[in-house]
Amino acid sequence: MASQAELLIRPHGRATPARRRVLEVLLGAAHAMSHAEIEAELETDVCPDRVTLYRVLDWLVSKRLAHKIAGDDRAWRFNAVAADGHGHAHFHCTRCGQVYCLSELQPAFAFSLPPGYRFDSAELTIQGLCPRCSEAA
Amino acid sequence: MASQAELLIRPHGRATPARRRVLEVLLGAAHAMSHAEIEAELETDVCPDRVTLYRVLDWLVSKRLAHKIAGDDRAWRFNAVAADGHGHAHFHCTRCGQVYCLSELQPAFAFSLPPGYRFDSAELTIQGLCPRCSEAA
DNA sequence: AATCAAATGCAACCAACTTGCACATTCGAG
DNA sequence: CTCGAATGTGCAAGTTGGTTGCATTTGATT
Repeated sequence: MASQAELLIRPHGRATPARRRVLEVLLGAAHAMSHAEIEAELETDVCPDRVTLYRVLDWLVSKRLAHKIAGDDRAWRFNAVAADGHGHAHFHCTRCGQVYCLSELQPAFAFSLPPGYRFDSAELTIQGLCPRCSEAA
Repeated sequence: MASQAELLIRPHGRATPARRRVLEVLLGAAHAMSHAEIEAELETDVCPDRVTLYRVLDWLVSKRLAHKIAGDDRAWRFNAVAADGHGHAHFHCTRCGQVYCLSELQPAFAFSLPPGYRFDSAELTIQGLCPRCSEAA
């Protein structure tokens, strides 16, 4: 019985324990996770090494299974990519610093690039207060 | 005769040589500049110290005179803020890593946040190839 | 010109991330 | 099943970008 993570990984390369667990954690996360958060979530026996985690995450990103977003604390946050990848918006809470993935939100952009620029993808980041901080404020 | 930089700075605080020169450099830049690029642009007598530059940049950002954007090399890039600040789009070249400011581009977003989220501002980042890299590709 | 809050310069520090290399694992071929 | 080459992993040490604490200097108000 192969996990969802394994099914996602196999077409791209080896399904190692580290990759499986990391992707499982990301798939189950409600928000984008920092390296440290992911590390804390992992069992000690899987991936006892920070470096491996960095490499696993980079690999997932390179295979488009995860997204890498820059927070304002100069550390990366990661989240599993559900399906397509286009038009996917992020919400950054300016109070707690957390980044939430608004996968339901399919913003309608309308713009045209200046001549010479070649379009690949676009990402919308919305700043504000998350529900929890909005409550507390 | 006060420079444009000085006029922008004075309402917020002291117009020191470091602040003046840094803002001048940013105002004259065609794209978002990294700390190192700015440092290289400065005369050696103004701001001989990395730390001061960091502080000047943070100060400019805190006064909304500059923008701070995260590149994919975990270093910040800065650019002078022209006027308003809302709806201002960035173009990130995936080949050379440069970030260009598309100030003319006023994208029309249409979205509604899930309940509980409080909106403050939004930023659109477009990925692709810049004119120079597009040419070379 | 005197004053003092605000800014600077220095030196040390820190955390996030990378690199190089030896060792272990995966998984497909036989 | 088992063997082996390609692929990952683990460790130690290094690099980079950014920060902190504190003594000294400086801008602009009086």
